[in-house]
Amino acid sequence: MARLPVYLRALNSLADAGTTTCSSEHLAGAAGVNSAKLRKDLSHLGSYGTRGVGYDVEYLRYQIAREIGQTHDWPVVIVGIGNLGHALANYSGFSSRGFRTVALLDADPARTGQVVAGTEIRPFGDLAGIVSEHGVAIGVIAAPASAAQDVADAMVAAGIRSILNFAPAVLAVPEEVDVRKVDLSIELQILAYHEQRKSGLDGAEAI
Amino acid sequence: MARLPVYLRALNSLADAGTTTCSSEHLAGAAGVNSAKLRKDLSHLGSYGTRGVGYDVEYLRYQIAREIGQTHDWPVVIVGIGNLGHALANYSGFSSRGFRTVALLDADPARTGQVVAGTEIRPFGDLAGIVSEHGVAIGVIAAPASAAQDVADAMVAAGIRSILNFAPAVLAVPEEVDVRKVDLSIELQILAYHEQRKSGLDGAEAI
DNA sequence: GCGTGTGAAAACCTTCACAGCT
DNA sequence: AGCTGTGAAGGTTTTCACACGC
Repeated sequence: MARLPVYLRALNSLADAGTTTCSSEHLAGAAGVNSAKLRKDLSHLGSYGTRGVGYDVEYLRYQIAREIGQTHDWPVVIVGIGNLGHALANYSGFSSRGFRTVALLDADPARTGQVVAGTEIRPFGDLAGIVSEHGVAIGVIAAPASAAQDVADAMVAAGIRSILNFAPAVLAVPEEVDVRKVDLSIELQILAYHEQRKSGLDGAEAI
Repeated sequence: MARLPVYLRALNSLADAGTTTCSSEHLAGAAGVNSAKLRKDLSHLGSYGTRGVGYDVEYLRYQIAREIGQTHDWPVVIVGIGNLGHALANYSGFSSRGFRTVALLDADPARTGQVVAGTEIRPFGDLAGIVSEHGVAIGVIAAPASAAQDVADAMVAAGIRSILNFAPAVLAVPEEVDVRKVDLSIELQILAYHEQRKSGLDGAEAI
């Protein structure tokens, strides 16, 4: 369920604030969802709450972390160390959530050897070796759209089965490979769409 | 509808490849969705296709661009020029899709004055002035989670009605303000969740 | 009394399948 | 013949509302 990480994050802030017990209402507020939905979601994992009382923050936190695999350390490679790859390599949210960036790769020879976030950029050709050496299961594509399919193919060939794709391209991959796409400009476009609706539509009506 | 920008991007690649007419099947393939869904979505905008023939790429492209407001130029401000803000400021996908970054703001005095992507970083306090001067309707928050709510409050006070939030925080804003959240690490966590499912779950079952 | 867990209802989204136009 | 536009079917998610346990 795609909302579990959000709940986990909300639980973490509650725990940091010293809260030890919370109601579904309270947690739902912190996570930005409605409380019935939260209870349905949690009931799907098991009965971790106490009727009349609520949820134990620490206990629930552990249960969700286990459910979504945050007890592991997931080795990750990032391919394409341009602006975005740079930002991702430095992004603390990855390391603090059980993701370890084991390698940064780039096809551009001018970039290999540079050190970013304490890791040296290596040539793209090293991918297969790194994947098998570290048991990498997740790859991040931050390369330009034109290169994205090649990168994905190489990742699949190297044995990666989960890909997070930041390139604005639709990837063709085998059935068993999971791809999630994040497109920064699409989010902005969606906002612009709503914005246009709000401020008197300019000729966009259908008759 | 959140898929229109995807269709538009697919149409652009088709146009670049010299295609002048396409079937729903063809376009759906390029956009990574199924053709019935694509036809439903497009039929919601109007009848822009021709039965027995398909869609005219250029015409449909214009219709979608108009629908989602890509005929405008949307002035945007980015607040928080750390690694991510840096990457966003340099991201070509914004400018090429009708978004013009009119200002980069950061609360840290050490950063103000630096030039990123050809734009000088200005102090956060300049926000209100910039918003009214350029008629900014969309704000991007790339600040740390702890500052996100303050930034959002200032944006709302300055008159911004649409916010793209990259900080891992739930924002409280007035009803009429639109917030979209992008959380880079949540996407990775979702992949890790599926990955764990695939490779024999480790003690995560109920009972 | 309070708040979880959960059937049942409602809303929503996707897919099917075909009538109707070119 | 071929492909769009769309009602109807099917599936999934969200919400409601309340029985049950603390």
